[in-house]
Amino acid sequence: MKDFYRRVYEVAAGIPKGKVMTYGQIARLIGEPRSARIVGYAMKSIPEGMKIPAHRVVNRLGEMAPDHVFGSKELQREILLSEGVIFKENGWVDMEKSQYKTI
DNA sequence: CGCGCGGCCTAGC
DNA sequence: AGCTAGGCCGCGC
Repeated sequence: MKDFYRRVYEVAAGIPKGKVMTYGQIARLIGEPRSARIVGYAMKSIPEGMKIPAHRVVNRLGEMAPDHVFGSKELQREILLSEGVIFKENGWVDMEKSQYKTI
């Protein structure tokens, strides 16, 4: 597996329950600020057996992933809600309140 | 080898 | 909020 992926998974694995991170944020954290899209690809390609909370990674606006990823946006939203993530009226994550910020 | 396609992002209306 | 335009880069064909 590519080192890039490994580092993405390390960061993603550290997102606590009730919080979310963005693709771009993770990309910047591992020193690849221009590779936000690849972070999304890495999330989609998590190997069997690796316990990575991919549902806790959203885009910068707090939108759910496309339907085909988790079955439906509603499903992902249910999971995050059950973990305590705060949502806005439009159905997106309230990034002000629920984004996991690391120094 | 080239080319299209993404769980994206920023800037700029 | 919504839209475009441009850039990004790994992957599969």
